[in-house]
Amino acid sequence: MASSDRPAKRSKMENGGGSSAAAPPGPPPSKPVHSAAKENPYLSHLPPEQRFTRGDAEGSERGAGPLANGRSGNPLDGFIPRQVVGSQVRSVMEGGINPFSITPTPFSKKYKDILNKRKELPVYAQMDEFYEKFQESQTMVMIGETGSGKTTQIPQFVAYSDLPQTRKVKGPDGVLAPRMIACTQPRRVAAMSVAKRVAEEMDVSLGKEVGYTIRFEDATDRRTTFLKYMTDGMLLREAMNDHNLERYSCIILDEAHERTLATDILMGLLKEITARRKDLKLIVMSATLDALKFQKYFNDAPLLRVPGRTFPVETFYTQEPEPDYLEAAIRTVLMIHQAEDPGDILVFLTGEEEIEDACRKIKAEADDLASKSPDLCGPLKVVPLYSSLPPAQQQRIFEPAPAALYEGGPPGRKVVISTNIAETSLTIDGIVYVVDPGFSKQKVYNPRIRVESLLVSPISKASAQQRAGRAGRTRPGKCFRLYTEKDFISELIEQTYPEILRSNLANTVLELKKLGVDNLVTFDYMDPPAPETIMRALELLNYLGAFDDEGNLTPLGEIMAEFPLDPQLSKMLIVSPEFRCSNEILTIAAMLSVPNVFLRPNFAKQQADAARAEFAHPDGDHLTLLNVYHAYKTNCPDPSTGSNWCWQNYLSHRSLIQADNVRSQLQRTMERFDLDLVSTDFSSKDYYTNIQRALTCGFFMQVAHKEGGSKGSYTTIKDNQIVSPHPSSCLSHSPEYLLYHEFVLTTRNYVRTITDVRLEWLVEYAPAYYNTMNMEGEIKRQIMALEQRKGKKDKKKKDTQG
DNA sequence: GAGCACTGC
Repeated sequence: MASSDRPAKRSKMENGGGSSAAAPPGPPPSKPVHSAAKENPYLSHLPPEQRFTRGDAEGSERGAGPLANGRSGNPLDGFIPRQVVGSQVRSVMEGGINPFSITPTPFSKKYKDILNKRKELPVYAQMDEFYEKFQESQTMVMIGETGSGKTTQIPQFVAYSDLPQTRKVKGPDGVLAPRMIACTQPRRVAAMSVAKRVAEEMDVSLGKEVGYTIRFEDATDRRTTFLKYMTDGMLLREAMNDHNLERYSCIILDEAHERTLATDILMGLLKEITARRKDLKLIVMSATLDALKFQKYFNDAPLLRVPGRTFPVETFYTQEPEPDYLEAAIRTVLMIHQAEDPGDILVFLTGEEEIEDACRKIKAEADDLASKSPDLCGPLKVVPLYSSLPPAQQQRIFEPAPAALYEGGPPGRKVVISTNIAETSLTIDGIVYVVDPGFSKQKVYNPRIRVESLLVSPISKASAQQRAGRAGRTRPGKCFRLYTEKDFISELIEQTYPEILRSNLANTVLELKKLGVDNLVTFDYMDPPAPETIMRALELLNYLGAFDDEGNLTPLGEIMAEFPLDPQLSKMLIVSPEFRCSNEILTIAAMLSVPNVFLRPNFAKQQADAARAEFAHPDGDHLTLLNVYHAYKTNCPDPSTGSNWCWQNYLSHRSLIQADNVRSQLQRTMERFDLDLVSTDFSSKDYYTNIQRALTCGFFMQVAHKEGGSKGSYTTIKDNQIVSPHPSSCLSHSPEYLLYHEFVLTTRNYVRTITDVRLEWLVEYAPAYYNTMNMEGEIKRQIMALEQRKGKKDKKKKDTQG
């Protein structure tokens, strides 16, 4: 839509997360700082033997369970579809002995109580229908609306049909282990919490029979886990080293309608794998009506539709388009507060700044109303919600609405002003009114200038419906859309474009190759990305040396794919031992992978800037990040007590803990490939330049050249975009060439997180890119001059030697 | 002289 009669909001564009800058409080310790985070904090609740998958132990074969009729010694026998019917399963569920526990155990009282609740779920009523479709075909599609119970129940239904824990098979690694059922989730918290719930429902222990795997945490047991919840990205990682996903007998892709990059790749991949492996079952679960598209994609797989369990939501539209959605949203909240029955309000806005602004305005207006007419208007509690908010403040959304100001007075009300985070990731009970202006920030990728940015855009119909549904979780609700019904019908697109169409695919293309996909263009994508996007990715990967000229993965590319990083970062990390700075590059890569570590609260901008200046390195922001990390490790040896120091230095403790975690993970990957962890002596004049050289090896395509005339103006190499160094940068001078980590489109074109580099390095480490054939203008002349000088020097050297 | 929508490895 965006056209004529939609409110035109100034386009705000912003690049993906990143960091910016700040003078070292003394030099960093010359001894490399290794990660102190030996203990994973996520795992502290589990005994040590449960924290990681065991790889070597021998399991014991157990007797067949009640449904495993006539299984023989043939390992494949267990995977031939058996005719399990609901009545059989229900009788086992109701029985006395838990067929899933490692040692036969009677069901607990709690199990029976939970079972009675499970029977009320809509999906339970369709168990027979599920088995019918599940058994008739290798792949099936399911639509389960909110509250249907699909995420918790379907994997259990599958478990009953196979009782795979009774059927241990020797894997490729020689370990006797059950074939697993995997259920993927787009988000970590979901994978974790659903696994916990399902372990309770099945009356087994979390991390034993039922587990979960997410980044930084594997709560599964190689010998006993048969049902595993995991993030979609994690399954994709596993597929990189096991192209057939041999450890699994059934894979359930949940929340497929969200169309995350990982889900999309998995769908294409699983379509291929199921064709090769007839014993692998696939269930694709979606919450929307878009299921027909899924069904068609999976060769007309049978479809099961399960209703949700929510309350009706009445929708209202505006008569005329709203010229200013922010103002309209504020007005609507105040109107609801004055005229509607008690019940909390949820408002969707696009970003932090807008939300804080709206909170202030609503608070002021509501306080005014309550003081002027205390008989009509109760107190209003306004709560902001967005992801960068500290967790303690995020918790405020669960606080109850305020009480009436006096006994018998009008009741109080809570209003949550949120980003899209409340659309999928967080559910707030008790919301009765939703205010939907119809916008969100969305990622867009422009392959022409190779820039990903965030743009305020109209949402889709599916998204609008999801938002409305947030009003009907506990009782009937109302949704106020701040656009006309006509616009809803004719201007909003049906579904948000899947992520694969809106992203830079450099990483994805590398992953696909590693996954064994030969032809990236003919791969069966549900929605094929623009060929130009793939070409851009191939070009980058070829220049980085990950792909050869035939488009095949090189040995370097193989290793690059193993790092959970963008290819530029993994490249610089892999070459860093050659420059004797891998300890430092590890730190920089980790710091670049987490949200900005520098805090700059509105009430203390100057103090924050002064604090950052204490860490600043004159040659650039990458080195500044290194200083910050070293200072953090020196001053906060124990992460649990570091928050005070961080706060005093205007640093985000959360980001630093995260960086430390990422650093350890990257270090483990380095060690796995025998990449040396080394540092140049800090007193050496090469200490910093070695780091800059390694940076150059990864980021030579992200370099800007100083414009001849105006001071502080740069042009990007190749794309000739005019850019300015981001004001947050601590680079103290204007070098001829600067390397940037990200290109940010906001009020102007900015390059953020920048470092001084020399043309000699660019030419030396990226000769295929920086040569006179490939470049033009000023840069070409400079390269020629450089080569001439070098030629002369070499000749002189030769002459003196000769 | 500015601003992290949201996930994931």
